[in-house]
Amino acid sequence: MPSRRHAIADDLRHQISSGHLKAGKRLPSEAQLAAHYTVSTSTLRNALALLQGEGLVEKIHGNGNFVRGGLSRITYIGGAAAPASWNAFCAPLQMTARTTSIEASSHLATLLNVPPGSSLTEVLFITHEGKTPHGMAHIYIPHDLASATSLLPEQIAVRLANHRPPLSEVQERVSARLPTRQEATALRISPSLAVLSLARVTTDASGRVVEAALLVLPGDRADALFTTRLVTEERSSKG
Amino acid sequence: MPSRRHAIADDLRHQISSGHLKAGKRLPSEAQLAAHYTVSTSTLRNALALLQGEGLVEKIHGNGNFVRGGLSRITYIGGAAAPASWNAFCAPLQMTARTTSIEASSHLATLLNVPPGSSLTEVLFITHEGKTPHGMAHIYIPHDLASATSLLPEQIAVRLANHRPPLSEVQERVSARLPTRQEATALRISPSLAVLSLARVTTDASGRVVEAALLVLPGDRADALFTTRLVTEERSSKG
DNA sequence: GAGTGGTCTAGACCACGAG
DNA sequence: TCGTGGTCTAGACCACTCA
Repeated sequence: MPSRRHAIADDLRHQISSGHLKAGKRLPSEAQLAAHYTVSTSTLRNALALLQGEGLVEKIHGNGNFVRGGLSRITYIGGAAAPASWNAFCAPLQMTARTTSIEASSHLATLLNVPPGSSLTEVLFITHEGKTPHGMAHIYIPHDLASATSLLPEQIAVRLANHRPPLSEVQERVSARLPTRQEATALRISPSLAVLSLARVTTDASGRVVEAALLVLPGDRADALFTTRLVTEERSSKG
Repeated sequence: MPSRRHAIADDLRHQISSGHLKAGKRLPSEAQLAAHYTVSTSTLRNALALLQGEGLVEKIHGNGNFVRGGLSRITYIGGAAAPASWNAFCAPLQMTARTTSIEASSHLATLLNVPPGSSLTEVLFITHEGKTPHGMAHIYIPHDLASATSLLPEQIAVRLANHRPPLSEVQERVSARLPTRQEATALRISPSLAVLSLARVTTDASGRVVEAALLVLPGDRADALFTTRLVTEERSSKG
């Protein structure tokens, strides 16, 4: 038994995929659509919510519902490249950054394995493709490893690459959840659209955490790729 | 300006975390809660939807809303252990499995790098903790590498470990999305709760894909962990 | 200011689950 | 059967965007 909203969502989905509704175009207003399908506005909004959850439609308050499309996929590359992996995450994109000094909350203290209240440098990045936000990153670095001046990701990567005890391990924890209200606003996505959340901790040979990064990527167009080469019995140093 | 539903959700969330509402207990009916907060049932339901999205509350149609809790977290271990990594994913859990023979659809053909229409063996697992489903896995193996008889994950792992050209690479693609209606039903989660979706492709030294696995894990209690040891002398110049 | 989406209401009717 | 949640309605009022 397909409910009313699913039937409407299916119809609109077809119109989008068949090209009757083109990417970037504004849909008729919700009132007009509700009249066209002879449903109440609430029902129609529920139908649109399904399409938002799939990332097919973007709502803009006070303006309209727009067909999304043509957005390039974001692929976060995990693993060896990770500490410097601003690769696809911020490759051809604009970016805004903000650097502040904070004290470690208990959560951050655990993550970075430092005493609560330690001085940390926090860097917040938001990367954009055109006007569309593509991702958010909070980076935390022990204060003595970061200058107080503003840090760009390339600078962080260089610092890490030249770190005295060489880096030894990168641990990445990936989870799926709904965005917080702030994240939904910052990424301009619907609160009902899942985000991919990555927590990356980089450790040097002495066991010290030199960087923790919390990344949030919109689920409709982002994924993370991890490639593992399996060593047989022969030690191959090929990269 | 917190909206009404957020205020209600916050209040209920507090009551849950503070122990006034205990795990497994049924909440008052939606009508009673609506009366208590002096809001309409729709608004109250919206508040509950927020908690469902966080995995704090489980709705059961015709029965009530229940506080979830005490569910153990699922950690999928990626990387080297992956091909055999039924570790935590199905470790102390019950499991149901179903094996069928299918022909490769275009999507699967791409994933497995075989001609469309090739014979594949499909294995569907659902793992449970008690009555609660914990994860779904679709595994696809070229038909000539799998016997037609039913396969359990341990058997698959053994087969892969003894594969003639040794395994050389595991590639895992992780994404976050909302579940399909079938997935939501099978995992007994709300359609508004994000799932973690993993596509794992295992390749042997000859470049042949020997296994593809599509895993779906509930976002509220699952995450994936990837640990990468960095080789010292090798310094990747840039991303 | 005109038009858009956002929130909320009060209530009807349907579908499911347990006794 | 009865109480639960699920879907939907018709409409009020608020908040935002853009001309």
